[in-house]
Amino acid sequence: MPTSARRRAEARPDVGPTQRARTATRHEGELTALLLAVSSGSAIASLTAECAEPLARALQEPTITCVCLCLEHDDGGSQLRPVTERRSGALLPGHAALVAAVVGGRLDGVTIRLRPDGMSTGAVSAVAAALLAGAGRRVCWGARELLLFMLRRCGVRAADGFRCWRLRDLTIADWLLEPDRPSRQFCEVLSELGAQSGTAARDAALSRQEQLAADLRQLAQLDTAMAQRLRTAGLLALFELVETPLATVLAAMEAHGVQVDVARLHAAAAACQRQLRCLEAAAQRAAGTVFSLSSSAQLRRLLYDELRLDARSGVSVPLTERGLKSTSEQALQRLLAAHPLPGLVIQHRRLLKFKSTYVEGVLAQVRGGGVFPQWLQTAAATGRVQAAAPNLQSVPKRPLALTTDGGDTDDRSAVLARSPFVARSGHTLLSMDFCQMELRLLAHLSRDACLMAAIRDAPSGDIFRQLAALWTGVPADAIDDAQRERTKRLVYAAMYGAGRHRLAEVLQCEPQQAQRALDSFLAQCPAIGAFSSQVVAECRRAGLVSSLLGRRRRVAAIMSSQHLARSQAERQAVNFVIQGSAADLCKLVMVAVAEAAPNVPLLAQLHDELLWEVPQGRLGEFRALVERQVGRLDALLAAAGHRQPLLVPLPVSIAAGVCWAHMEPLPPADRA
DNA sequence: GATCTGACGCTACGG
DNA sequence: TCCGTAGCGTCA
Repeated sequence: MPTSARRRAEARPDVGPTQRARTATRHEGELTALLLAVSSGSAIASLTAECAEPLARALQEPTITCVCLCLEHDDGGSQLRPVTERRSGALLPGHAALVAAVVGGRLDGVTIRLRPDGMSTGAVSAVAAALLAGAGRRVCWGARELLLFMLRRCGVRAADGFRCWRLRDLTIADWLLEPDRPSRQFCEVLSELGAQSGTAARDAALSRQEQLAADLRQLAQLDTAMAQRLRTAGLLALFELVETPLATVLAAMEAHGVQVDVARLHAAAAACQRQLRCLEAAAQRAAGTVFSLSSSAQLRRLLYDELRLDARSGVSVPLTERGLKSTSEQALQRLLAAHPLPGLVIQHRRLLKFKSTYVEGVLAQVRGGGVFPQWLQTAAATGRVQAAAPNLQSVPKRPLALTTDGGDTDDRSAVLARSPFVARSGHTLLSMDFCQMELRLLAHLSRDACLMAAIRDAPSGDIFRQLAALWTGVPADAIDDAQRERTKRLVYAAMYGAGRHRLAEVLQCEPQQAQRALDSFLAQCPAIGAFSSQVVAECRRAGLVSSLLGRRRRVAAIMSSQHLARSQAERQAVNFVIQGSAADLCKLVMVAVAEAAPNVPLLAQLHDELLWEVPQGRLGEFRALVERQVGRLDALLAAAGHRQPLLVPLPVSIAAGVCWAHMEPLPPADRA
């Protein structure tokens, strides 16, 4: 049937029953022919439009136990056996086709290739949807790429998938087992399991097609082995109930992208360029020589060898890791009084970073009026999601602070890095922020009475002011912003085991004073110290630490005889428990909201903050939905295997706006 | 002589 | 001698 006629037939729901039966019978015949052609088991059947319908039906048969999926690259390699080595910066091969191997049922042993080009979109999406959801496990190696191919090329919709796709990505399983290890190839993991088939001689005798079909079968076996390992490690629920559905949420996020105001970016680039030239000229005048402002080596020579600013003004500057005098902002701050140059360098650096990363860096990634950041699930050992190209998680929240001259006021948009990111027309951005998530988790995990009291007495969320009040004996509303900020820094630094020198730096005071503050903090909240010791002791015993949902990280250096390595490992261990648990909670909410409101796209995850794009008429309704899901966090935790309810509330703040730089808090729903 | 690469220093983000 | 990241520019 010609494609156009076929599309017409599909679009007409009122075809008579007799005709439908006749067509179906003919198609079943075509499927049978296809299956016969590949009955040898090692061949791959290229799917034709005629087979699509019966195949999609056959894939729903309950006797199917497993479908293994993988992308075939256009260079002949595949996700399971890449041909070109992946190096940073190198172009990845394109994707040519989806290949699926079926285990069990009538299609047992069959391997099918789906090429979306040259087939009607209806046929492609029907098969693709059936491949993603149906009876039996769905297993793959690299869900992100696979799902993006499905979403972008095969016409499947993420909204249909949040509740029913469960693509078991074994790269995620491998990462969960060993989150610090660099990601591995399929073949490496396979050979670790002692896969018998891995003999090079036999592999070499196989054609590429046969190899791919064989690899897909190995994938099914690997899934069984990995599931066993995950179960033993207590990671199976996290894998199946959190990370697996999350992969779909992240892929949908990447496919959807974020709209960008390109004109605003261009204007900002020009404004930055002008300002940079001024700073450069001023710096060269001040230095009395021509040099590259962005070269730390040149700057080091100039500041410390030629101008000798540190020696002349009698200040000591911090050293770099390799023992050279640093030119970091912290070092330059100390030289401000001695010479105009350091101040100019600071301004120049800030502006250059802003322009190259957040203006031109973003501009270079714009495709069709938007950016499509990658959301990487297995990049961080703590379980956090990571973003790249562009990294929306590092776009500054605060305006760029330039103190040189007044600057014209219409350059103001140029200094807000989030202002080019906007909602699509007819939509509004809605953000949800957990309030002091890690601090509250520390309170929960340590059950520290002092911390929990501060949280209980600060329902508005300003715990740091409350804590400062508690310690000083001054009423909370008499604590000024500086004191609050000091408390916040003290708490976070102390939480993760900062020494008195580091803390002195953070608080900008003398080490002795820092030590006193630290001692008094730990004395007020003794359970925090006890919690840290308990984490460290448990880590020494088991060699690893775990988060709320059982996410784990091995910390080998905890047993090191070297004090430096060991104490670093101890801090890492404590940090992981809290950061990893925070990641667990945020992921739970991401998945729950996606399942409850599949048609509202999530745009970004900024660790403790989520950003959605909501149709304007649905703002109130969606906001209530988000709050409802956050409100049932205990139930979500329980469903994922953590029975104990949280001992502290986890409030969120919600804001909305058309532009990411200008989000206005939404008043609580009951007053809206 | 023009690229390419990895290590380094620095600055953003999140807690 | 708080933790975890991405990304840019320089330099050998």
